[in-house]
Amino acid sequence: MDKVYNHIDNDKKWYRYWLDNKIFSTKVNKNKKPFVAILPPPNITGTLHMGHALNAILQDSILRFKKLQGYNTLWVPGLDHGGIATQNVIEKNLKKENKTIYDLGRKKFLVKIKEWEINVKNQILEQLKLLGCCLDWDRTAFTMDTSCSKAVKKAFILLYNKGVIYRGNKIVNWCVKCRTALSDIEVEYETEHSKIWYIKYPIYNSNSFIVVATSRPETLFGDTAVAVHPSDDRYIKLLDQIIVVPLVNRKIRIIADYAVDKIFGTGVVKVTPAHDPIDNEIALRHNLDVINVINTSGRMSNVPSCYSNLNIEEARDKISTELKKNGFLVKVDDYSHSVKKCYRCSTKIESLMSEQWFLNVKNMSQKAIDVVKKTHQIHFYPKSWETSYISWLENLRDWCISRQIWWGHRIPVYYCTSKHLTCKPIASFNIPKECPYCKGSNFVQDEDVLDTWFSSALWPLSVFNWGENEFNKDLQYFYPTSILVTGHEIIYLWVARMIQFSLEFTDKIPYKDVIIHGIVRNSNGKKMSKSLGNTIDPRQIINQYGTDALRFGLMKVAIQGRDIQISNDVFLYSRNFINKIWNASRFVLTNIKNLNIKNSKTQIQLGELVDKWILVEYYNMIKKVNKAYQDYNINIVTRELYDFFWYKYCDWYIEFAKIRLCSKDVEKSNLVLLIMATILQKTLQLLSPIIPFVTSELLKLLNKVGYSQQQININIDELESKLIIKQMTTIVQDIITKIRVTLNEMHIPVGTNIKSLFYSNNSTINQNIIRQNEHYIKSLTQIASISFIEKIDEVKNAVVLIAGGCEIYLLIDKYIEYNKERTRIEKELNTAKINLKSLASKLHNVNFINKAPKSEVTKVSIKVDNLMLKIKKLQMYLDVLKK
RNA sequence: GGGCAGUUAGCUCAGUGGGAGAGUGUUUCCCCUACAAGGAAAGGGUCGCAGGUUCAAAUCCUGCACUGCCCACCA
Repeated sequence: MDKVYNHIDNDKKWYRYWLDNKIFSTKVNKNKKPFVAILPPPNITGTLHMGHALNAILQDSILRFKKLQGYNTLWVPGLDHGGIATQNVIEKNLKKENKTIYDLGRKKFLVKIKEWEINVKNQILEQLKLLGCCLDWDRTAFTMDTSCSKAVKKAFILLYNKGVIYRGNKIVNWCVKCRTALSDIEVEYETEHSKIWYIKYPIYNSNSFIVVATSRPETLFGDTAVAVHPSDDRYIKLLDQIIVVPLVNRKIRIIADYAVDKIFGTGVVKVTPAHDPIDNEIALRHNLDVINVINTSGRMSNVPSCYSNLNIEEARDKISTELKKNGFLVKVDDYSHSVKKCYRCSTKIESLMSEQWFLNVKNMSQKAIDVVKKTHQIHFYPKSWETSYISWLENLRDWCISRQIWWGHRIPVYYCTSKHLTCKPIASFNIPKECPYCKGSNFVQDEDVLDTWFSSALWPLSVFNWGENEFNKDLQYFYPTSILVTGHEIIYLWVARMIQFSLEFTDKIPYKDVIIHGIVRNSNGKKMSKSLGNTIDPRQIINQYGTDALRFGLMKVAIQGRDIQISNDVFLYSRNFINKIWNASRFVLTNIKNLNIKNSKTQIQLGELVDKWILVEYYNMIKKVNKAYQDYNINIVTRELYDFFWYKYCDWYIEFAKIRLCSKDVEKSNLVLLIMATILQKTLQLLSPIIPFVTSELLKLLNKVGYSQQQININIDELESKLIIKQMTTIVQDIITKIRVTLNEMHIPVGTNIKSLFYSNNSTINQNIIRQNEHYIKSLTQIASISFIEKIDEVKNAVVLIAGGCEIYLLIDKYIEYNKERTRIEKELNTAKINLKSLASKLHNVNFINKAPKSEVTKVSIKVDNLMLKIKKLQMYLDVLKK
């Protein structure tokens, strides 16, 4: 075995082994319970970054753990076509060649995007393999696959025929760069420092005027009213008066509406129904005209010719100048407000009227709320996200599902070309043969594609072929799935919609537990994202430190639901830990050949305090780790395993073992070996879901030296039942008896919290005794949380009966002993003129006395919580010294 | 405006009522047969601020400040 763990060869070797042996492929097995996850399909916009890696590794660890627990685990891989996002990437690339997608045309463009798709897909799949993901590759899916396409069409047709999908001319968010409509959640807000214009609107047939404050003067051509608050005394007398829009002299009315804020600006709003959602609502309430003045290119249209075709900024400047020139402008103030931006290209969003497809989500939302809020079929981890999820669903408007782009699922709607008045659009899997209204036979398909999130919402269904056959075996067995692991950024975009669709189409929830992890940020705290171009490629870390180190590091910092900042330290930390594991195993493996397993049963009785201690710690660690896995707190798993393995197992148990293995008592050294190997093996198993590569190799080597799975299991049981349950409980019972006697002597009633004794004014307690023991009790409170006894549950139960005094009594005993021992040993060392510091580091050197440095003995500082072991260690130095 | 996180060592962060911690960096010593990717130590902290509850608060409560995120509004 190498001195340093070689991750590069080992990673490759094991993943190949898993692939060759089809370890990850899962079939329906009615005798086993399934545990299923579906990989949130990464967009094919580019390769995977740390955020994806975190997401994938979390799932991988959970699934591998569930597999250890005996579940029939399935993890379905897949990719998302990414709609606008991917189209944007291609457009950007084309721009480098000075081309646009329109130069190519729809067909050639789709060919181009297909090339891109294949290239990126392969890279992403390779990356997932590099990360060690236990994905069932035979099931790899893509959101543009036929099975997915069938699901999309099926869902659309069902919803269309139900009447919840409809086509309408409504105000939508329009990205002038992507040239498509967007849904409400695809819009981001950004603060912009701008101006606010105060404009005079003359009252018709009068010399007076009303002043309107607006941040968008260019839309005044589209004004069809001016609104005030119904209870605004300043303006209420003007209600229903006619006023004149400046520059165009159109006559409009003053209306009253509760949407107006009296305090804001002048308390008067110009109403532009075509270009503002709120104004649009006002218009609906008051039956106002709608005048479009901005077109889909973001330019002025339907306006006086000198403004026509100007972009927004140009129009704004010109109007500002004109208003000033004509005396309509009162003032212009600085003003900052938030503006809508496209979530994919950050271009300013225009609100405008457009003919689009919408989905009425009211019914679905209610069901999706109920499964979380009322029936608790779905749980969020952490739970705090449930509130946001519910409140979002409660305030949902209809979902605009059509997009004016080329990359995506074409809307399965056909129009009869005869354009007969009675003809209606037909939703259908294929081109209809005959129009049911006019018997015509020529059709054109709707040009638009569906929002990419429409197919995403169907993802858990489409990967199990719901579109083709909703009663297939896979769907019956694997669905609903077990967990969904994702970042909080897509709870609304994706999670909520999957739940809505799943309930709509199957009456089942799509998954039981939603595990939300944080967003990975770089060291500046900025979000890592492909569009920002500040991503770290996990491949770089894998090369440097290995996959296991990447995995362990990410798991360590991934606290449920909290954003994380990545720094190199954490990978270094992990790499070192893995090397530590490697070397500790190396030590065990080289010694274990001497183990004589046949006699193990008798040996167990020979355990010393160290053995009992490590077994208690070990037993306790297993419990904590299992619980943490169960709660999906993987960061706690890593912490517990790290602390146990390094600080307890390596620093203490193995260090002791070195000396004890020299013992001529074969029985005793056999016991040490047995315990050492048992703990190692079980710890490796618990680590294996997180760092599968190194642990697989080490477990294999352990098996090779004859330390097989079956023997281990028996031995673990033996050790746990005999040592922990029997020996430890007898020890503990002794202590408890002792405490009871002592408490009795002190006239302290059983059930009192001994920690509070000194401070409380409890009159039933003999204060004299307390005072006599003041020093005693005070020192107890100082060292109250020693790990030795406190961490055994059996003991804890017993402790609870007599309240908090138990562990303290034990400690005081040892504390006094410790102080005595320490003084004695320090004295002896002092006379021997040995430098204890260097001594400590020379523990294993038989000849160290000859090499002992000349320097004076320095103060020995010892942590209290390890004091028992420290004493032992010091005693050992002494023993060696005396020889 | 509403909601949710966070504020602990130089840096990155753990820590759910009693001992202030880890990694990293700094300083000192050590290649001793598992590990120098290691070991033994040292230094470094009014645990954001102010109140409150408690014998006891980094931890629970209230308020405030700052940072970040989400939602709504922004004429």
